[in-house]
Amino acid sequence: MVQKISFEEARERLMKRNLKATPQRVVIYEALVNMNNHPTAEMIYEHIHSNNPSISLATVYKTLDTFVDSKLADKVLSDHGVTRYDGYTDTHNHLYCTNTEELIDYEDEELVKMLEQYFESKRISNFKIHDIRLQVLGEKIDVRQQVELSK
Amino acid sequence: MVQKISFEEARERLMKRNLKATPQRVVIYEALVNMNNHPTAEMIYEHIHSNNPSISLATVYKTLDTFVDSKLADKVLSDHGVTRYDGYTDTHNHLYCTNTEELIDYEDEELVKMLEQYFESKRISNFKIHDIRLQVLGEKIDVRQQVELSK
DNA sequence: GTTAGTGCAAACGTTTTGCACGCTA
DNA sequence: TAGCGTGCAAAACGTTTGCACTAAC
Repeated sequence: MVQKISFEEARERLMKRNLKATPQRVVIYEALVNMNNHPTAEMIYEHIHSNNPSISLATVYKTLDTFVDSKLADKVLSDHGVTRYDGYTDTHNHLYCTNTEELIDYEDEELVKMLEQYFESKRISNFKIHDIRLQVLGEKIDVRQQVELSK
Repeated sequence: MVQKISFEEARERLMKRNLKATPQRVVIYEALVNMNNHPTAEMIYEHIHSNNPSISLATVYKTLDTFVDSKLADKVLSDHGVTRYDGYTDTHNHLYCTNTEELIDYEDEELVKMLEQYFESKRISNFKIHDIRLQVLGEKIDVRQQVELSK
């Protein structure tokens, strides 16, 4: 599960990956993790802008690229032509709500293992697997709708 | 498996979906299906341009949108900021080669069923599933490389 | 001090738009 | 012939770039 992190914790994680802990990076990483909604670069920029008016959007983009290279973040489902980032890099999958464009972490070790085992047993010829990504597309049903449906 | 289609077959499929069978649409649809490499709009435009110089790129985009709406095509993995289209709409998954950017159809009924059953049994609360998409990221290993590796 | 990171503005590539015209059913 | 589809050029959008400046180690 994702936990909110402090400025200090963000700083430490950057240094652990041998990244210079510039204030910009720390702020951007902290935002990415704490927003916890798979934000776009623009969303992160907006989020930090009032407290950090001098951090440019270009820096947000460059920094997110750096994080992806350093395995501090992943790019995730980019339907709609916008790249979204995930600061939670443990192997997991996503539910994507086609109504709200919400991306919901779907953590299920059983599923991850099932897929790994499946492809191990299949031994696809001529293809070396690096990563298995699964997205479940659908729609979030809120409680009121559920009550409505069960009538 | 994907089979090459004729102009006539393309025409018929459009009409079956209640789409006006304009020459542009027929040509674009025929190209999408017969190219069979999950092309971008631009790739389709290039492919048809010499024989159909008057069909504009904007029309290719609009037409592909129409196909997606009418379930004649799917948008698929759009890493790298370019949308790719798939004219083969039967449920299947993809292998994505991170070296060549090739998208390879991975047809495996067993896998599709396994996933369907898995999520049926899980009954994720508050979420109505429309579609389960799986991409396997990795790299194609060509025969020479394989020989190299097995030495 | 050296190297890597930042901010700016301009450029880029992809996709969408508005509108006049053309063609399909 | 009514209404949808098309072509064009321009605009919009997300993202990247080059470069001079700055700051972290």
